[in-house]
Amino acid sequence: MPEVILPDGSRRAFERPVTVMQVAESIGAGLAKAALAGRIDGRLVDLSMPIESEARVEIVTAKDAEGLEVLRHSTAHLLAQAVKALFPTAQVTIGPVIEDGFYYDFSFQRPFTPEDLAAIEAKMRELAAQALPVQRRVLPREEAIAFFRGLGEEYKAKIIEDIPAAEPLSLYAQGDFTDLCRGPHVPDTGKLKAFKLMKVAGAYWRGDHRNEMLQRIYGTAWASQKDLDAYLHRLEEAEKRDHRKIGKAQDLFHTQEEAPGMVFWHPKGWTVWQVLEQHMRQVYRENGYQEIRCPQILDVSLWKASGHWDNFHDNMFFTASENREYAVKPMNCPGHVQVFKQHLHSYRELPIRFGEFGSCHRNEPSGALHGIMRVRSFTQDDGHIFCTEEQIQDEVAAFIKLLRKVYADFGFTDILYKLSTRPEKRLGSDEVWDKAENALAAALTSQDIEYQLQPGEGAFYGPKIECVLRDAIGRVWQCGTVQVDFMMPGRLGAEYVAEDSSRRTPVMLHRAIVGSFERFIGILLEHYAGSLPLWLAPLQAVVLNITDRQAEYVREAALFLESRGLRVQTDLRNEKIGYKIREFTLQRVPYLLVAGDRETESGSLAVRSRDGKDLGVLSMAELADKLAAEVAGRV
RNA sequence: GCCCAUAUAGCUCAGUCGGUAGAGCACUUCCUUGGUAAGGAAGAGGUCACCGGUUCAAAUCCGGUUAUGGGCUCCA
Repeated sequence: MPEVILPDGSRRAFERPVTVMQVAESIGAGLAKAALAGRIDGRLVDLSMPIESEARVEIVTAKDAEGLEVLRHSTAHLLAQAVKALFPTAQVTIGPVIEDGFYYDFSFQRPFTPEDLAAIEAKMRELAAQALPVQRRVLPREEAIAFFRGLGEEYKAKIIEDIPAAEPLSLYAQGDFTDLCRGPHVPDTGKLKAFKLMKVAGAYWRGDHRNEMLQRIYGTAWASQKDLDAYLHRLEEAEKRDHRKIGKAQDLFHTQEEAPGMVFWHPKGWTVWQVLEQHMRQVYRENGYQEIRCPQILDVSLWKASGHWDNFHDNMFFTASENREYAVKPMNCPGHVQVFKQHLHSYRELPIRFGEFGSCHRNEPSGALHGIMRVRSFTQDDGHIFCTEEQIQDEVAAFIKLLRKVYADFGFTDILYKLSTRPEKRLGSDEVWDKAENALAAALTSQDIEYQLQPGEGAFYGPKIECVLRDAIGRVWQCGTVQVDFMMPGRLGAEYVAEDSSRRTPVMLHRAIVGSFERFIGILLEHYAGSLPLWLAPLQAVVLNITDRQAEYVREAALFLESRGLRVQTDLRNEKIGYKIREFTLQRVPYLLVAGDRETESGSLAVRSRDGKDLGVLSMAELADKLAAEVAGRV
């Protein structure tokens, strides 16, 4: 007879086999009502799953992360049921749970419209209100294939054919709709209340661009209406900090039709860029890098030698002149190798570190472009370290340490690391790969860093570490990277003289911290929602007069602050002070400095911050010191 | 590159049934010289993304192109 052990360690004995639901009922009516699924000995199951012997049992509700997933998965089924009810000729494919929601892909003769979406959502609510029981059954493979073929669901039949023969096939039915699914699911559709369909999009069958384009419907589902509303509110807030909006509102940059994927930087945006670049230049200088600069276009022969011509020809820009064909550089490394090759280097000189603010052009597919985050013309803080195999670990460890410091300077402290190891198609011996992967892993471990392993995700020329930062609203951005390259130095003929006077090929480490300036500035704008910290703010303070009487004093004050290294502007327009305050607050200028007759007389300024705080009246010198200290502190 | 949507004044957006274009903000001029998130008045400003078609007539309907947005694929 079953005896269940609950999470608190208590035991309950039953006289005959019970379902998970009955266990929940035995604990309390409230729990039974909230129950969505269960766990038997840690395995997620339906509430209808019988328990026949001793087992650890947990009741899963929407408060449980997995419970929420069950809820979302069941909502995806509800969506499919509604689509089949309204559009019987649509075929179902897959409908997985994703972050914050779910999607379902359909094969249908035409795209779904926003009106369709509204109708489908209404149908879903109708079906949910009916509280249709969701029932699981298991079918033998051939029967399942025949079942879906009989329904005209060719995609489902194909999916089953790809499932390993040993696995049992479970089907879930609700009303007249049946779907192949591993489950588990909620006991009835009445549990599905807080959901919303978000958008329609095209998506390739099995994620392969050579396949048919399916119609994907995205939706979101939550434990309660309150959670759903909070999620929608979060989306609105995220939209407000969109770097494209901020870039326009603060007059930082623009793009236009004649240069798709390329950025026109306006004075204020370029100021941010310059601050960023000067900071990174100092990072180079203080950490053993020599800054260099290489040509923007190079003869195609070099790109054929490097392998880029073969691998990335379609994504490169070319230009020809006087019988010579050039490629606009898509990467900086071949250039750096040329600089390395200008001397015969001794092993004693290694590691040699070159850094460049390298402008690259890549002809990205039109659909990949996104604001200034994904562009065709971008600038990397690109560094290449030429070293021996033995030096990899120390160099990588030093790089990671540096990267963390730089990210902290910009206000990012939550960093994730991913180690990508040898792919199937690769160059170099297993022995060399062992060495390189171990060196990368050891470098991370030496910095007490936990990392995620991505087997097979490395580049064909070597393994890499990807550094991903998390922003203020929890989104993640991959910026930094360090990659081991066994291939390019050899292909381009770089070598050094070893201790035994033999010629050896150095290892090259590719590394970047901010990644691309364009993208990083976009990330900063979104992270800070446009309120860049003082040291990065393009305009750090404005000095405002109240009447014309203070005009001369305002000019003097601005000159004084400028002489102390601050980026300051005056606003002497014939407008009321409230008008000016509003305008520069919306522009997110960190400090608004007001001079009326009182301040003019005492040689001071009334200080207000962009978040509306009154910081009192300070003498000009006090103010300059305060701002200088804040700039130096960076945050 | 693929699917869908969008493109109107410097910006944000209206524009009904096809009948020849509108608001707010910004801008210019004038009045106003004021104490911390929009003072008042007047004025100027548009080849309705581009190319073609249908029509007596196109911002509006149709086709194409380009760009942008949301996805998919890609991201050395």
